[in-house]
Amino acid sequence: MMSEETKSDRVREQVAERAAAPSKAAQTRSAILDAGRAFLERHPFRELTVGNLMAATGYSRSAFYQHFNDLHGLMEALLDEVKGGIVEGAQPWLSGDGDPVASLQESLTALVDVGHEHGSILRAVSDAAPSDDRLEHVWHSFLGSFDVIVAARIAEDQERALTPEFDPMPVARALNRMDAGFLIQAFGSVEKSDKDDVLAAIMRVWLSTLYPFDPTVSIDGREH
Amino acid sequence: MMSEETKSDRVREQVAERAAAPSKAAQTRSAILDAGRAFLERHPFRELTVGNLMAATGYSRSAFYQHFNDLHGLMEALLDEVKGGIVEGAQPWLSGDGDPVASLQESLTALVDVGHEHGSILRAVSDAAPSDDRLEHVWHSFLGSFDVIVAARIAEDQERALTPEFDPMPVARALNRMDAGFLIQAFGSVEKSDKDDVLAAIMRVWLSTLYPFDPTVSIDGREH
DNA sequence: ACTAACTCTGACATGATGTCAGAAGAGACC
DNA sequence: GGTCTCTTCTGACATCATGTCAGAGTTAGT
Repeated sequence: MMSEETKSDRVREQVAERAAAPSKAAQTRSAILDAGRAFLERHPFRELTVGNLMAATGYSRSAFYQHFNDLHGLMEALLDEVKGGIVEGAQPWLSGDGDPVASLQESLTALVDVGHEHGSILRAVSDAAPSDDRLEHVWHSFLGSFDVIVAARIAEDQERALTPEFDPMPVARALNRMDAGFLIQAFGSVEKSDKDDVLAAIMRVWLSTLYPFDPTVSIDGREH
Repeated sequence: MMSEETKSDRVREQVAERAAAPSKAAQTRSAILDAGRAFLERHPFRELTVGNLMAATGYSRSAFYQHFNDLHGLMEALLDEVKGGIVEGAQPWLSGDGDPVASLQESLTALVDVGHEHGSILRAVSDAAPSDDRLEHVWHSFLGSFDVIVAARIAEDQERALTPEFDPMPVARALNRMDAGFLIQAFGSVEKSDKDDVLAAIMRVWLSTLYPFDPTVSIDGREH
């Protein structure tokens, strides 16, 4: 989960036996992260520059490079903060215990919550990713890891005949891109969509795709 | 559909009464577009630079600016080339005539075909968009226009009780983000996914979401 | 108070961008 | 074929953000 390596990180490792808690470094690092979060709450990533970021912290521009390799390194760190919440929220369904439908609903609710809370970060990361090799790899790996475990989870329910037969991997990919794209579109900018609408839509698609037999899911056709 | 304005465009308008077909301009413009397409077939947008692009054409770097405002302008032009095909391919279902399920299958097939053919362009545009105000607006408007017409189309079939009742707009958004994200992921880089797998997955999600009652769609649960 | 490591800073080199004035080229007209 | 005019291309330039580096300032241990 740790992401970046920084000069001072490497140096500190070399001398690691010594002092264990060099507080000042972590302190300004946090200040930078805070400034980044604040900035991205109101502006798109393309307007973020090392200059204006550090202006907001009171430190010099070059101080930035003691804590991050570049702006994409900063984004990687911000993403790490969010990753955990997403993985955790997805557990109910992914773990495979309990009622599939109910636990999927639970997981999707958690996912939408995280998206709603950290929308600007997710948007910024996905905006920043295409301009950097490394960040792009991190971001795609993150999404890709979900593809694998979602596909596995689908396969389970196919064995139990709860889910129709189909190649799980491409469907998992499709559903995951939907989540990412839709959440970022809905919660990525200043005017966020209504959380319940988003949840309802995502839930409908997942449920009708994976559990079309389930009577809870079904799908009142308004007449007949 | 016309996108960019270029110095020579504006100039040409001012002097428009005069000569009507100055061929040389359009010719080198095409050469640049060709070089761009070729480059993006093999490299990500972030590696595209006015310098290396024009090196491939044999013209000077500054010649580029007679034909496009910047690299994002080039991307806008490349996108315009693809837009038409997508809109056209989507017609069968969007028009609302004929069997909904069959025409949706037709439209999705066409969409996947376009995605497969122009994957690298779509990927490049979506990569380039976040770093430019204008291109981002064009790209999001493009996607957004589909949200509107897809939502309208869904509403129609809800009136005919072919589709379950739900708020069409968010579901349309979700499905469209899925298409965009999944197609770009599948066909955006050098190693493309299998076209049929992609089509099967997209089709399954759309059909189970929109036409869960249809017996054609259903959804063999492999046993019982 | 002294030393050593840690942290920050100003100055610099680099690389891509977009502009501009003028050179080269192409076509029309005599 | 020569000249004129408009079009297209080019080299040189200014700008801007980046990332590096050597050294100044700061902190803490002894």
